[in-house]
Amino acid sequence: MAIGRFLHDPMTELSKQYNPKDVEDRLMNFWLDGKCSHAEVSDGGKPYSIVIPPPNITGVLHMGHALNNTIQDVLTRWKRMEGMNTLWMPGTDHAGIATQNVVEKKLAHAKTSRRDLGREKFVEKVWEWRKEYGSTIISQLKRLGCSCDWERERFTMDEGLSNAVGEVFIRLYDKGLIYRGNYIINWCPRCQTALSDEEAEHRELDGALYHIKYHIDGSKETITVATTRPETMLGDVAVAVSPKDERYKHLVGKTIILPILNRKLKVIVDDLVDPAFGTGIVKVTPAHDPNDFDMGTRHKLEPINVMNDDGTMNENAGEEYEGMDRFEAREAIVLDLKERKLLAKIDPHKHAVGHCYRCHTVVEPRLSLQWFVKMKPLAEESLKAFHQKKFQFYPARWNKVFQDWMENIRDWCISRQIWWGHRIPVYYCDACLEKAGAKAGKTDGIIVSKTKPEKCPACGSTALRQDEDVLDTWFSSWLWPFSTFGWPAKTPELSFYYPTSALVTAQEIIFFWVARMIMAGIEFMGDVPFRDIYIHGTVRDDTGTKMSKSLGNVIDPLEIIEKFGADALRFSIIMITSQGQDVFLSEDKFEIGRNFANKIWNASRFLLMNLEGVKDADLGAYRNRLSIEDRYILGRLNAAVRDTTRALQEYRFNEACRVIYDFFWHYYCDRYIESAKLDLYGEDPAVKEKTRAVLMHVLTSVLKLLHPFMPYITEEIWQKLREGMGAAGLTIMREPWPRADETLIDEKVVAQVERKYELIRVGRNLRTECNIPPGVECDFVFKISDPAQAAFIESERVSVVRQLKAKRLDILAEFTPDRPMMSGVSDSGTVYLSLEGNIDIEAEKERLRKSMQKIGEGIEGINKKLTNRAFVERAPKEIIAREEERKKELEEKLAKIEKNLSLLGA
RNA sequence: GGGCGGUUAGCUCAGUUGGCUAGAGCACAUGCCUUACAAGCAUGGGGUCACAAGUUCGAGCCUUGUACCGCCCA
Repeated sequence: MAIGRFLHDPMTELSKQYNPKDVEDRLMNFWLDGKCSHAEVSDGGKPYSIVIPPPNITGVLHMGHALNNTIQDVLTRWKRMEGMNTLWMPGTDHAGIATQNVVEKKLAHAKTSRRDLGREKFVEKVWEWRKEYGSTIISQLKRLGCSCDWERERFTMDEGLSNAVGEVFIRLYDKGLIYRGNYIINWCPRCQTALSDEEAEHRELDGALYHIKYHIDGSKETITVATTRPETMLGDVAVAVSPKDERYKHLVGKTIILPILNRKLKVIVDDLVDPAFGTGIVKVTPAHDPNDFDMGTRHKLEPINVMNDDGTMNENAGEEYEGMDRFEAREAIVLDLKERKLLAKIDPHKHAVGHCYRCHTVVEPRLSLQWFVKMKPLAEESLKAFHQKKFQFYPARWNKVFQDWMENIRDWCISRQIWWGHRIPVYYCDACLEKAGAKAGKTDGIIVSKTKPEKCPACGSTALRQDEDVLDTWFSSWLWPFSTFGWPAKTPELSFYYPTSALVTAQEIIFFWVARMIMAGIEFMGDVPFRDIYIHGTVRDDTGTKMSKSLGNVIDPLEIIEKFGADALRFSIIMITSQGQDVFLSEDKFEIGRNFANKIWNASRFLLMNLEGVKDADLGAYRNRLSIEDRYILGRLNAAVRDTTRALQEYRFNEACRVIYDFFWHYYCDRYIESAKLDLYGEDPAVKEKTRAVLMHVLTSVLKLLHPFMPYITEEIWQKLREGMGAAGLTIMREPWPRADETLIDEKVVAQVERKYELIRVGRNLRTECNIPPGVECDFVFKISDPAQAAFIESERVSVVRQLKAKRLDILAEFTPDRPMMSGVSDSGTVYLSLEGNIDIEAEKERLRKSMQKIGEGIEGINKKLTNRAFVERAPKEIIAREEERKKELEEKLAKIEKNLSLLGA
């Protein structure tokens, strides 16, 4: 019989090991060709939408992306199977600075530069680059298995999205929320552009606090100021003290002489000065420090800029230092001061220094004319929505982080001095500017328009020039949840899919992106852009360091896909990431997923070998013929369905994986399949058919539960099963999500079968203790006093015998061994192993004593509780009953072991 | 300086409104190529849940404090 089965078995040609390479590309193409993940408004149903956090076109897939996009795909595939009209919007952003850097590097190789090419040619070059390399990450997302709606892919520099950017700029400008002004911004001397506050990453550095002596004019006396950046002293225009500081009251009204340049400085009094910092006197450099800028404005001081764009000192720094790099200048000035005996001391000092988030150069705070968005009014609306609970962070702790940032929000510097990006839609009329002269108001000579105006509406001049700067990339990303649906046009997509259902992203990007999208959504759409915001952890290496290319500690997801398969990557990374916690990753972790995939493969292979006669995976007709074992596995299955679904609803992805893993491996494979073999190899065709149906029902259910996590292997097997059953092989992607049938969860049956397995475990343990080789059959006696339990085990005799490799099994209500025998107790009875020949009596006694001791400890613990009057009086009844029940069981167990011990002749 | 996480078996981590005899994977030990699977099967050893105090009948879980590690913001 077995032979016949193997002959026309569809799976005999399949390997014993799952090989993802045979499957993944083929299935991705199948999905792509079939547009399986495409959604249309006209499909109807309830909308479920997610917009991808657009990866940047210079990017290659890293583990952070892998985690982020796997989570989104899990949600997408799950909701799609739940029957919702599900859209996952993919796309990329143009990454202004990063992309420009990449192309400039390329140009440098070719011994040319963007300046040589000129703006227009350079931008053309970048478009060429984007055409050639810009979709790398998109194809990598496909390899990962992402079921985005690929027909709808968007790019932040698309015509439509660019139009949205222009529209937004104009609307905000007209509302007075965009302004241009001279303020301290973060300047990256390497990228030669302004950065927003969020783009300046603060890192703690071991610096120094330099104490410098300044002379009081017309006196031998000096005062001492403390600074971390001595080179900026060349731009000092005053010194400041705190109004509360009694020590320096006498300085007010005096003039101070700036060393080296001998500039005359006023002494100002300002609340911003912290008397406890350094000496309590600070230098004031309004062009190079935000606090000093504020003080300068308050006290009407004229700022002096002492640096060039590239971080070298300019002519204001004096002949000696002009042209010198800022850090060289720092050393030179310190040396100079030392020679002049004006350096009081240098203290080591830790302080946070801003670094460019793209190139990690130390950022220079610098006075500069830039465009800003006034954020307060936008933030206030968001906070309103926040308090109305219109959106929710998961895990909830991020709500507070969001709130804090919103409440302390600062204006957003949106202009960048680069060429790649959306050029600021502002035109200047020089004629008008000139006419207005120094009195020019904020709007004089400024025309804001998406396209170049023919002439100045004020004076009719045609000599108009566009602002040279481009907008921050985030100025297009913050519109992503609606610009991708065609805004400002009122498209059907926009009204159907907006607001989106969930946003999945990393914590690093909450301020950059999430918060700004919320503000933009409320401002331009009148509603928040998403309801749920799931924040996942950061992927780190196994020492807890953030993965980065420069550190060389990255694990490349594509290599992992090569080696373990995309499913293994996905499953493993989800499994080891608990909600919102950072992930410590090492390569061996991916074995979890690979091994699990292999297990699924082999269990399915086994089923395919035994498919005969199974038409579908529906239990239907068999429901009234189920064995206890069937009811057990169906109970477990439906509990697993229930728990998986609940975990997904709560964004507890690792929990969902764990539930499926445990169910499939430990209950379905280890227990049910093993016991089902009896039926499959047995003689009763009706039983065979029924068991096959249950096997198939459970497997297909698990495949569906697992599909969001492991799309490839589940699709592959599902199609093979459908084929094997002679059914059409569409795609598992569109199969309905399993629903838990609570009527099939029978806790009593589950507990009963668990007791059976406990007896088997005890029996196997005896075999192991006696070193009985697996091939040797031996005799067991089960002493079970409860008649119902005994009857049940009797009905399961064949199964028990098989799993114990028993030659003979006696199930008795009473039994007293007539000679020394190995024994072990379970909750439902005692297991004796009957051996030919002698057993090691001393060893067996020792073993029993040890287990008695353990049980004794358990009883002691319970006694402590039960003899505690407070416990008995105050604990809930069911808890006390449970403890009493437990105590009884343990005592019975103990008595049994004790008896067995005495039988050995203690 | 402010805020937020983390500290549970040798390693990596679960543990969802306090009721566990604290779990998993890997690693370890022993024995198995048992016709789905050695990427596997069976059995087993291993933990004063960072420390201290408190609340409670009862704390890995709640409160307060301490230590160390990490992140964010000034």
